[in-house]
Amino acid sequence: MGHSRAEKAESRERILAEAARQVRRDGLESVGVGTLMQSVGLTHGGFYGHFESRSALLAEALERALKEGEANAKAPGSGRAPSFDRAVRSYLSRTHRDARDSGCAIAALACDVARADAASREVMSDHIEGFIAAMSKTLGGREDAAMLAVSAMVGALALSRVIADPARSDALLKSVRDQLRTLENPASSEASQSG
Amino acid sequence: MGHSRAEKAESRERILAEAARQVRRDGLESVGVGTLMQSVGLTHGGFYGHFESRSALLAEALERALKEGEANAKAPGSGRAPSFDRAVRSYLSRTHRDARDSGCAIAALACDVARADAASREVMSDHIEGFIAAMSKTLGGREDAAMLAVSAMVGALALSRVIADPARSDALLKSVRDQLRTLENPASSEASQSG
DNA sequence: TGTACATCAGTGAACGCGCGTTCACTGATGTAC
DNA sequence: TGTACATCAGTGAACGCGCGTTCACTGATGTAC
Repeated sequence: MGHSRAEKAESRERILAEAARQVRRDGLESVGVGTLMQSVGLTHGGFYGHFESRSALLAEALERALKEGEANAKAPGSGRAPSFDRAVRSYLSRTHRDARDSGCAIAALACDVARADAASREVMSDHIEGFIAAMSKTLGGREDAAMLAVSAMVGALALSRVIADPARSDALLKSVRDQLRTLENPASSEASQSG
Repeated sequence: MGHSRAEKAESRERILAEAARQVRRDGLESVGVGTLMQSVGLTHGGFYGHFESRSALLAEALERALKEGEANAKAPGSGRAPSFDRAVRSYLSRTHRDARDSGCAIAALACDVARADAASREVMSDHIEGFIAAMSKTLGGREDAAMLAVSAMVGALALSRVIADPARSDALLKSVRDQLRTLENPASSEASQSG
């Protein structure tokens, strides 16, 4: 209800943050102007004082969601770039699986963006490449291993969110976690973990 | 325009098949009754002679899409169960990437179904388990290896459909393909392919 | 410091539009005699 | 085989509803004197 300029900036920020959350929770197309504004404590009419259109908001919200998801992936390790092992463990955790609205936007929205316009695809492409590059760094520059790791991480997280049986979902996360870890030391064994 | 009973069954079949395609191409929520009937050569009013409601159709279309995607994965090998190597090669091919509307529905719709109702999640869960079981068989029963393979396949395919640069998209497919192949013979080396 | 005015963040009614759904109707199909 | 009638697949106008967007308005903020 504030009317000052500072409060307007805060409103815009709250709208965008909420949109970035809703986008990851319910999909790109699910965000509606009315409910979005309501969930931020404003009325729908005010929306157009902040954004040119719904689709302009969606473009910004996608970027925001991607950046937030990335920040969350880096934060747990306190330092800027966590180790490979730490990154895998935190990415393929039950916590991450159950926190769709604050987690990795690549895993949450890859299917949607695959069908979206070129601009959205490019925005997400950059983040995918960033993710691969970051993992590659933790693997001594082995980009191929990083591509496999990123694919398996994104895939396993997405699948774990579909699988209805919680025990099986947990099992998938654990299995992929354990096997990816062996990527870090290519010398060590590979065929000796099961269950 | 036919009016016989046999033609009614054909109409229903055409509606469902088209819906299964649209669902994979544009997402679960994108299918509209009007455009769907139009693309099948009928008018929207007739829809309710075939399905109780739009959401009843969507449930059937999801199942159909999952079954078709599975059938397509098995068909290329002519025999019923292709080898691990063949399955990986065909799944992570450019052809598959570019044929969203006839390819694997798990990769096309995992994000959407993760947000859908419990019934949809269970339907897709069964197909994920079936996929894991099939791959496990080709790997001598190593379920862990199958889980990693399926996660990486689904993830890589989904990511390859996002990545805007065709060369990079191809490179991701190839890299994951090559590395997964080493899963088949755990004895053989693992750290010697790049590019 | 206090008053008068302009600005502008947010409100809420109204709009056009597309969508899912309904329903009276049409005319071909299939059946009974 | 031919005629008369019932059935029913498909048509298209109409409906209610929700959504994105617009706009005249309100009242707090910020500014000029």
